[in-house]
Amino acid sequence: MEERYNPSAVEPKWQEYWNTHQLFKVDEDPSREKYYLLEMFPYPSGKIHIGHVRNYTIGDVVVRYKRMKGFNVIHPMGWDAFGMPAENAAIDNNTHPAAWTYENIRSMRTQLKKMGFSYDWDREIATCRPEYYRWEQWLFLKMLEKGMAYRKESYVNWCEKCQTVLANEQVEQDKCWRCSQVVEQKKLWQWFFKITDYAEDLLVHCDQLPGWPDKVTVMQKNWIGKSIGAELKFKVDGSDEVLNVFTTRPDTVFGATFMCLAPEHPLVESLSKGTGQEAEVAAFVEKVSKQERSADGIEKYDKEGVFIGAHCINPATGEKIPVYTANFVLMEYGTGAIMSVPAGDQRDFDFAKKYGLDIRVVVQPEDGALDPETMAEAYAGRGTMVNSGRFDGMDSKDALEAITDWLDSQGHGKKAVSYRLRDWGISRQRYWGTPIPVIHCDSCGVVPVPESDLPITLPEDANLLEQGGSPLPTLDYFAKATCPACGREDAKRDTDTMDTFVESSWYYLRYCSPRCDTGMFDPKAVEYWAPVDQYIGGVEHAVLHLLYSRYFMRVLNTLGLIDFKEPFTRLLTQGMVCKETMTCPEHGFLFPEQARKEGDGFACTLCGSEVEVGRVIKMSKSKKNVVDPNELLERYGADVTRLFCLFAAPPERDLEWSEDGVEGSNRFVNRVWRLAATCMEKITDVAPYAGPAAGLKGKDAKALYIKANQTIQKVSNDIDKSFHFNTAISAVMELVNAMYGVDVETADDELKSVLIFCLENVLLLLSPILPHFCEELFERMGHTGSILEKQWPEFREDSLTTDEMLVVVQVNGKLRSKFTMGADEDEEAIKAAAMADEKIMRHVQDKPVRKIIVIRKKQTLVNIVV
RNA sequence: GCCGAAGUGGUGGAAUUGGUAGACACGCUAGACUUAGGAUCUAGUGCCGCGAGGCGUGGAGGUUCAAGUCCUCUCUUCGGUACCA
Repeated sequence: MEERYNPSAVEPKWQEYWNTHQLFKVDEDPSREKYYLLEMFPYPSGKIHIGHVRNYTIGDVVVRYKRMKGFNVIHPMGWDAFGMPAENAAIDNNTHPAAWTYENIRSMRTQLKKMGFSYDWDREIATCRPEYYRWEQWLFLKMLEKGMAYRKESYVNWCEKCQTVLANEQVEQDKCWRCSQVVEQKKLWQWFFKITDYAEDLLVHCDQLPGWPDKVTVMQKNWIGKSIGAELKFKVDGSDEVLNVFTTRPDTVFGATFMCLAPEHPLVESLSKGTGQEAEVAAFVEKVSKQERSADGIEKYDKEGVFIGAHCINPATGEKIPVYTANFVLMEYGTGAIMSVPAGDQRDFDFAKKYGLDIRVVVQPEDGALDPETMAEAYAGRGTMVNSGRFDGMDSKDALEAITDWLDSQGHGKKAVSYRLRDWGISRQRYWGTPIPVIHCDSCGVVPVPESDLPITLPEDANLLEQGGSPLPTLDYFAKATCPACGREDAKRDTDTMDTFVESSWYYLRYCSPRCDTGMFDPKAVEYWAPVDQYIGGVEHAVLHLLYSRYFMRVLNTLGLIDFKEPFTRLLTQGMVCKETMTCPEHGFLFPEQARKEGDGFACTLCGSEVEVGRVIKMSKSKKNVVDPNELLERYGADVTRLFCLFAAPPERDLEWSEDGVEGSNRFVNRVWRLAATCMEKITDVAPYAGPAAGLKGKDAKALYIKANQTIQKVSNDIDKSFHFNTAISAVMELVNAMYGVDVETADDELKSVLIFCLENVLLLLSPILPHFCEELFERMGHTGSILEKQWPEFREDSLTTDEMLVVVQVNGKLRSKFTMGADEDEEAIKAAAMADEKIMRHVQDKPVRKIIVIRKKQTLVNIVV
């Protein structure tokens, strides 16, 4: 037998074997229990990187384990193929997004195959294919029909110089990334999905996802952000108009001394008309329209506003209060208007100080009295009501309800719920995406494309505009259309495409019947396979992708297409693989291989400039801090690479990439190889031992046998329950180390039969992690067929413990001594033995013993308190 | 800013429900075998101390017979923040 494991011979051999025997191909089989494991599909950015390898290795191990446990496992792979990087690459490399994408898919598929991942490649999909996105267009039409999709005006980042819309990622410090022009906000008509209709349902079911990490459901709950309060009506003074405000603190309504409207609020213009404030208001609205209008964006600007010249009536006090428009009020939240209580809200307080507005304290904290003249900041806590008419003296907590009820009885408002979640804007002014299937007609307005005209195919030969703009509006053969309703020939096709999150919100259903051409999926296939039993992917998707997917399943459920609502039963959020960025002053971000070591730092291989080493952040193609696994693959093979990725850290943990330690994985693999070689050479005609540990006479044989059973238990648990492959691997390493402790030359037949038992189990336990390697050794040991078709090993309940126990003795909580004794000794005997221990006697001396605590768990612990 | 995580030797990490801190590796040191070593094997390796012993899980307090683990405060780093995917 060769001295070392030779991956370049063994790995292709088994990949070929799996392929020709179609071992990963699956079909519906109602007689077997199904298991759907899915890793988040990759964006075809060019090459797979170590982060992908980590993600897919984790999934592959579980898949192979579940298969050996007898499940009918579906494990598909595909490509999230639409998106912005293809457009950028097309501009940079003078190619076409489609050509670039398909080429990337080809090379990444080859890499994945070399890793030995057990995908059913017959189910592969790419979201940029018309066969896929036609069903997305179909669903869009259904949603439009049901009112789940609608159009409204909304802001985008706009570069005037490039005449193009910019993604947030393309805005660097408020400037365009291509030309450094200051980015503006531009209002466009865009399509939205009404995800807010499902806010409550999405929220409630967060608590019914036991297979999800709490951190993810917590983030989703906070994202949805339900708040309970009241919607109050403020009459405009001298007008029939009413301003509705949502507040979570109706108890403070007596302290509302002014009101603020979002600059986009429809009443801002009309109320200011003819008041003398008109021009100032218009100028302010214009100014704010250039600012970023999002919850995050508004933090960047000083809080400011202008009086709009109108007053409204505080429904609680009957007083006239001034109405302002302010840049920190967003139209998207609540009603776009807020009642301002400067004594109770810091932003209102700052605003009141700035513009000299009244501050009235309505909630007094228990300790000391607030005085509007002297208070330095708002008090948002609870307390006793003051200056609140009949509610004075009441606890603010009780007043919240009482004041709401009172205002309700007067017709001034009612209890209300508000969510932070906003509707999902899906229009993108981009080329490389799914065309939105509607036509705009001057006579008929927005007209849906007839179903029979689907798919609306994206022209794949269009050239990107130099500044990154979409060519679709310029292509007459695409953009010009005949109105399906009235036949007018000068209608225009919608030239926006959909957000790529739309594709990734339902692809896992498509895998169930990837070639289905009668619908999004074959209902029978989805009934058998869906939902996904185990989903695995980066924690960075905790909110958006996972929430959109949950929303989409609710939409399909409402449309009667599926009978479930939650797409992913169990979720594993994998930590990110991180690496420092490298930036060259000439060439921007550099790939690691474009920087060479020079002195203490790095130099650019393109121009020799000194490279700035940046922070350690998640690997991403746009930052170029990605590690190509090819070098590892060539040097060590797929199995060692897989082992190393798993052994480096538990899956949920972030990992700063370093190849230190890969030698250790390689060493271990060869250690097992040599161990197998020795056993095969020296042990012949001995069957593996299969009885209870008690049936073994030799002490070494018994100890090794127990160790093996413990290892089977630990590895099974680690894979199945916690996905802690790093500890599963170290457990096998321990067993292998113990096997190395046996001298095969002098071993008797009993010990040899235990050794063979150990070896076979080591290979079975490692086979999900090192599939090629274990197949090869298993075959050499004389087994036929694939190890994949073998049963996962079971441990013997009666062979897990030895008859000796370790006793650990502490004095005042500090470890002082340890010894072993018979496992069945009683507590008194343990105490006596501890007190009789020489080291313990030295520490106790003649101090009085107050207490002796004996704990019998994993090990036995005695704590003597003196 | 807001939401969510993470922090343990020189390094990656281990440690059910509070119960031997540092498993398993990497690296390093010494030795063996070898023409050679980026092969293999053996031994050692948290820090301070000659030693008895003391100190140690980002920092500061606290609860407990006992705290990496629980509580309070705090620092740093990472992820998300709705048009990167």
